[in-house]
Amino acid sequence: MNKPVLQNWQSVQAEVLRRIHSRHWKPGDLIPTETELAAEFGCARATVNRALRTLAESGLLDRRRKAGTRVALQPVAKATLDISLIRHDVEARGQTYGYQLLERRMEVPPPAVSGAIKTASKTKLLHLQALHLADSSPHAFEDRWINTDVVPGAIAEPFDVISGNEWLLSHAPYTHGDIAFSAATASEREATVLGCAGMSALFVIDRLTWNNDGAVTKVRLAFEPGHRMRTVL
Amino acid sequence: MNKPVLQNWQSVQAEVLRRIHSRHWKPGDLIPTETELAAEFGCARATVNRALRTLAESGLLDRRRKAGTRVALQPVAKATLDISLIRHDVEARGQTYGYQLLERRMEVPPPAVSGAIKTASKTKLLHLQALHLADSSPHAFEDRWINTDVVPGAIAEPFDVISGNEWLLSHAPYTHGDIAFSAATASEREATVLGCAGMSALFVIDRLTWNNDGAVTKVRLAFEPGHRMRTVL
DNA sequence: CAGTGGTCTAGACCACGAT
DNA sequence: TCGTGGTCTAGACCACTGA
Repeated sequence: MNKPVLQNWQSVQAEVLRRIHSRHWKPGDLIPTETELAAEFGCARATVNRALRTLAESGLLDRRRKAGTRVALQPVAKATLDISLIRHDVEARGQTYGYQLLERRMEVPPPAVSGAIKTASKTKLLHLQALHLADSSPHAFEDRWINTDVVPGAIAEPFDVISGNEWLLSHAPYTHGDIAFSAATASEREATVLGCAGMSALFVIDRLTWNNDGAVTKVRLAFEPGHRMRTVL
Repeated sequence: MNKPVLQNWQSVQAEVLRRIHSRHWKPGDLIPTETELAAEFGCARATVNRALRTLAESGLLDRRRKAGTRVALQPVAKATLDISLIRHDVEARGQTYGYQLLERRMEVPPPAVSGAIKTASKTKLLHLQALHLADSSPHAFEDRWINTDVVPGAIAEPFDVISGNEWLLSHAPYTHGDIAFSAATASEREATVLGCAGMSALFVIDRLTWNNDGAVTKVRLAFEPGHRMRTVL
């Protein structure tokens, strides 16, 4: 009986994963306690805890005090998307990034926007429209509203060379936000600006971010036809 | 000088977050070492480590041995998407889930599929097409190829009441996979099955999963027009 | 009530990597 | 080289929750 001593949490995690994938521990099964596993592996309980806690965070295990640790019945796949700056995305693909401001004006937003940002319906907000380019061809169309009550500094920024996202990140970082992904048919303006056919299907990201003072910005990004957002499971 | 003793990693993390958001520590700044913070907060270094490590995993801090810990210049937003079963999604919205198998046959896949699954180009695979319903109306169209070399048990499964995803989760769990999100115009078949206009923009998920024996399945999910996938930042 | 996971501590050693 | 984060240990106490 060989007892390979597992002394770091990664190897403990790998062994636990091996037992799950080999169906030695099946979905729904109760697995040994941390103390038992620590004894078996010859390591401290804290090491086992780190291994199991990480697996629980990724959805593969269900842990409850007193009830113990079970292999998840239906592992909810958690895909982590890195929402980076469009500039970084483009440059990471080896293309040259370009930016072009199309519109910049203070105006009263449509009800959908003022409702989301929760300003009085007649309050003017800073409205930006811009185009992100990859190798000189249109990559994404950005339509952004900035809450100048929360970010007064934006009024003085022309946004002609730096995008709204990059400026906001360094001048008014958000504390939290929500994001939605969807598909939409290109509007006439989007088709014109992106240089695509009128009814093309566009991948769209809508984002609304907040800091401690309130809503910072609402942005809609419509990507060129064919754009894919990838990640691993 | 009050020194509120912070004794758990969540409160240490909250204090660090407060200093970042209040711009006491600005993007790019080097923050004190774990040892210094532990002394300041009156807790063990391991507690500070857990707080800072978690923040680094979420992209808000950059940590490097010897170089120390810095506030991230451009916090890469990490959005975690829970890719759950469509059935759970539908039921979570309070709708009734339905499933309908449209096609099930062994056939030679198109080159794109055999290339991704890495089988010989003439190998037949199990091809499923199915419809997921929410409150009796079409919700998503599933087009799936299953590698019967890796999952021979699938040949005997009719898939008439249980979806490919649910069957595979309990009979051939994957160890890893990749996933891509995009937008596509509805094909004629998709428009017919989903009951939408011919050129509608559909939100599409493509997924390819593997276990230790090779590629398990390749699936494309096309959602009804207007479908959104949300999460928080 | 008692078992299990969640966390903290104080100390130790190690690995990486900036200088 | 040597400072910093990464991790392990052994022990302790606590919080939650099932029985």
